[in-house]
Amino acid sequence: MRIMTWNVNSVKVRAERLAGVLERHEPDVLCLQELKTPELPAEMLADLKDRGYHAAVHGQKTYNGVAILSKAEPQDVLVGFEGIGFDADGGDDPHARLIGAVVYGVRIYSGYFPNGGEVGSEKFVYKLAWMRRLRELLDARHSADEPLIVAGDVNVAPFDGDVAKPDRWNESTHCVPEAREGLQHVEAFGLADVFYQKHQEGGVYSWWDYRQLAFPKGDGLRIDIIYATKDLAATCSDARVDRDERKGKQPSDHAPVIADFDWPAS
DNA sequence: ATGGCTATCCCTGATAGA
Repeated sequence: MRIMTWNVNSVKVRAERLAGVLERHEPDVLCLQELKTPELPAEMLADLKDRGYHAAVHGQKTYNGVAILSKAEPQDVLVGFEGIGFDADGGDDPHARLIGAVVYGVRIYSGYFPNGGEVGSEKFVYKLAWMRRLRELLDARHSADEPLIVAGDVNVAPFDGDVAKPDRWNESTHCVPEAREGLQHVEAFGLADVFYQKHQEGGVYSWWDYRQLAFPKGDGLRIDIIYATKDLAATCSDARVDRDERKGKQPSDHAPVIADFDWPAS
């Protein structure tokens, strides 16, 4: 089974690049974030169908929006924090940041973790609360013994080695200890960062700011992650970043992350 | 060239991103 995650930063603008990514990598599952639209366009859905992909979508106008594309039909689709609620009143997350589905017998979540704005801001409080709530969702719905994947833009660079220019970023909402601890708490459900398993030396990134020539200057962060429960993670044969996807005309600011598992996609 | 932000909408300015 090949699974990918990619923050497309507007799925409409990235329609041609999406087709290219599917052709180049032929993933069994592709988790998308930042659709920035309530639904996938009809012509995109038709194209996906022609390519043999189903889509489970939790979209939103302008902001956020997540999806799971899969060669097998997604089963038991879960949208947002449905069933357990997000806030104290039991209401759901006002942002479309999470969708889950079972594919090939694996429970898969595509997540777009909150950015967090400035450290200490209301958005930062929401970011930390969101990660805590995600852990509670995993505890409520799942066991670390089952095959499960959480993939997406986690908006946290877990380690110093995931930051090209630490002096520029260490005080940011992606790197401060509170943010890293929040992500570690999600991981402590029983997940393994499958890219990190293969590349603990660091120095590989998945996001580069559009501004200030960040990409050609190599000023990147690794904030797009594929987590798997331990037994499933142990079957991961390869994990990589498609850095080339960040090049050329009208790229997303994120590159796709790919992981291969010795797990039957049938 | 890997290139000087980008995408969206209440669209010519504000908001959000990370």
